[in-house]
Amino acid sequence: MKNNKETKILQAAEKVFFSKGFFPARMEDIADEAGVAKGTLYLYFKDKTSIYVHLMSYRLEVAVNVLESMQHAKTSATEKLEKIFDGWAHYYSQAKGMTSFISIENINLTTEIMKEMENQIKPKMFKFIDNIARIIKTGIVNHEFKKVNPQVASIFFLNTVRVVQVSHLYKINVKDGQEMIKEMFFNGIKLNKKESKR
Amino acid sequence: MKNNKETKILQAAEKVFFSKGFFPARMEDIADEAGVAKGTLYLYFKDKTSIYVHLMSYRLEVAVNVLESMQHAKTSATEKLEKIFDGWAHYYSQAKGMTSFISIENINLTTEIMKEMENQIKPKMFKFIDNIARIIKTGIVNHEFKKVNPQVASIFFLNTVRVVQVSHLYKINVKDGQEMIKEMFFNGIKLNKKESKR
Amino acid sequence: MKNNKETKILQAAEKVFFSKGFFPARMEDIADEAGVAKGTLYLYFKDKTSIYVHLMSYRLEVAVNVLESMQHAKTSATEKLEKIFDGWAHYYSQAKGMTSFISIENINLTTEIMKEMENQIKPKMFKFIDNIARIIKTGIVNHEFKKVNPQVASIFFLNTVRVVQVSHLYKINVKDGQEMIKEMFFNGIKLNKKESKR
Amino acid sequence: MKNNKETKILQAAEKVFFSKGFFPARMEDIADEAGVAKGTLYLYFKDKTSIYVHLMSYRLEVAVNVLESMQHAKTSATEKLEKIFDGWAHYYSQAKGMTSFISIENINLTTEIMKEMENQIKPKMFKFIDNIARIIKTGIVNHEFKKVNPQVASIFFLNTVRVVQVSHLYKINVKDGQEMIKEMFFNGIKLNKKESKR
DNA sequence: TATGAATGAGTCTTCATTCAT
DNA sequence: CATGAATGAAGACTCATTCAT
Repeated sequence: MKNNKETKILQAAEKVFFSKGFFPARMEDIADEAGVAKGTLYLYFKDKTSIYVHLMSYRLEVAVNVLESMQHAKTSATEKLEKIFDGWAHYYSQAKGMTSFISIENINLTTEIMKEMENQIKPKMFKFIDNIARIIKTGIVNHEFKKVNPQVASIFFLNTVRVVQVSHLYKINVKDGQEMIKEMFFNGIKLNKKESKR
Repeated sequence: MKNNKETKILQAAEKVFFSKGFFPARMEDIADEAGVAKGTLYLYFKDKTSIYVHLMSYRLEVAVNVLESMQHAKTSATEKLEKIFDGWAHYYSQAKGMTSFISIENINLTTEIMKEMENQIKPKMFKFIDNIARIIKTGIVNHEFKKVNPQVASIFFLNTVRVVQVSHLYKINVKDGQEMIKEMFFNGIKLNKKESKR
Repeated sequence: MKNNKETKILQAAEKVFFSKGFFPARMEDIADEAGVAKGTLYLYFKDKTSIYVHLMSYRLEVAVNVLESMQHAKTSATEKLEKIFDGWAHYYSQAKGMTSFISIENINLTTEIMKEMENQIKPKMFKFIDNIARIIKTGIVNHEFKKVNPQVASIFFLNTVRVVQVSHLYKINVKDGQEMIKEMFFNGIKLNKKESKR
Repeated sequence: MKNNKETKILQAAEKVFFSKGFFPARMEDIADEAGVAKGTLYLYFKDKTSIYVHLMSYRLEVAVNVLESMQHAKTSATEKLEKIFDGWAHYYSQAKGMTSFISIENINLTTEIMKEMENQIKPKMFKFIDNIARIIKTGIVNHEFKKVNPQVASIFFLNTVRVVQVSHLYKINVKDGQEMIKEMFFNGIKLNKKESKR
């Protein structure tokens, strides 16, 4: 994000898209939030969709960067995933209005306007997923994880983060809930015969 | 669904909402799909939101009915969840356009228009989740499952179903993917020390 | 009004047009009020405008009949006008919603739809006014009234009736108000020099 | 009327509402007449009703201002009322399409949409009527007028202005008609016994 | 005749986008 | 670069009218 105003707009857009969702969000809302005029938005972005796409891109890039910087850490795969999990859960927790802003299913929007988005976002989403998958793969190699399909497990992992947020709606204690959910992700819900004898 | 035309409209709406999502879906699209005039929609439903709400309600009711009819089956909790999982995964697989039509996060839409929806859908969603939770509770009692929070596990379970759909986008072999995902749900991804020696 | 159902519809229409006015009144309102189906209205009247026109016509005819039957009464012109005044004031008093249903200015509606109405109603309105004018003329001949233009005085008279209704809005005591207004009509508001010495 | 475009819109609206009436007037008509795009109307006014209300308000305010500026003139009450009468009769004469745009009975519209209007317009209407009533009161004090109820007389006066307009429909010579009508208002139509001996 | 479900033309209103300043 | 007034395409919704039963 070279430009300062561009950043301001993206931040405003993030806030607005978070609280209203893509369609109900109006360009004027974003402009107001950014403290610029409506017309200014069009100096930095082609259209509404473009803002959304750039925002997604930016967030995914940041996420990918974080993931890549973690790859070489000496922590275990489990620890890495836990750290990612906590970070994302925190990020999601701000998104009161719209669950899963950068969420996997947005990838699938097929509206006329959205099609172009797909081309921009999908590849980054895949890259993002692949980065998680790489950690999982390492975990498998290191005998931390079972021999699961890393990509499927990656998607599974990302979806799990969303459970935290949805759980909020149930007024489940956040900290506890989050730990429970992580636990379920790593260990499943099935009672291991051996465990049962503990 | 007493009325035949009402059914036709709801089916058309389901198709349209599935493929476009709520906002981009136009009343005319639904009318065309249903083979009726625009005005006819308003003979059966108050407005666009109402169609959506009724559709959600209907699907949730069906789902809850299915769940309730399963409660007394003699199958294990695991078998029950697997069956539900497969059923839902199949249903979702039709929803090419919009992931998670009846999905937990829709609960959280806060648009002006959506507020009334919340009152209609949220309770049914909760009922739905509670039905899953009851199965999980049985599973805990029967020593099939760990002592997890049944509601959190229920939400976790429902989210897992969505993973199947998202995986499609990765062109992952459906049957395989689905089984993998179920396996992950029940057993987690963590390698059990004892297992590792198998 | 030959037909019984036609009468029922016209009565219903009168009530509805009275309370809502022409444009906001819906055909369904009239049908409901008449206790018939919407389609039935079209068996008796060409369209909404037609109902209105027939209603106006009917009321004007009744009014003209009343006036004509009064022409030969031996009462003074003043007494006649007073009687008419009271009768109309009473009729108007029912029209809470729409002032002056059969009112002189409706004659002037120029909406596309209304044009045909003009041809039907205007002549009757004129006939109605002429009947009042004739009474006034008699009054002039009998030295009850000044040598005013009878038609202008007729219109003036009709408008005066409306003052009663408008006065209601001022919470002016109806009986008193009505008498005051009549008094003003007949005697004006100017203090006669001779009178002042009484 | 600060804004220039707002003025243009109100003027256009006045013309359109005059010629068509409130309901048949389309927003597009007003936009076309004002030489702006439909959307522009909504930059200055909330909705169609709002335009109408503002227009009424504006006209009533102008009228009240005129009346208030006249209060302290040294002319007699009769002269004042005549001047007002002539002014209004002139204004009305432009309103070919809709009689009595700012007319007392509009006060009574009860349509759903109109309710808010009532709150805005009614008080101003009352103020307007009270201003006329004040002149009449002065006339009574000065022994120009009889001891009539000033408010009733005020309403009576305003309605009288409308008679001029309606008389046009009778192709009555305007100037003459107007004088006749004023004469009738001030002196009534009843022949004074003393007068009769003239 | 009577019905009322169905139609679709007609309107208001919103909002992304443009462009003169 | 920035503005925000202006635009007009698009879409939800209403309701007079029709017509199969």
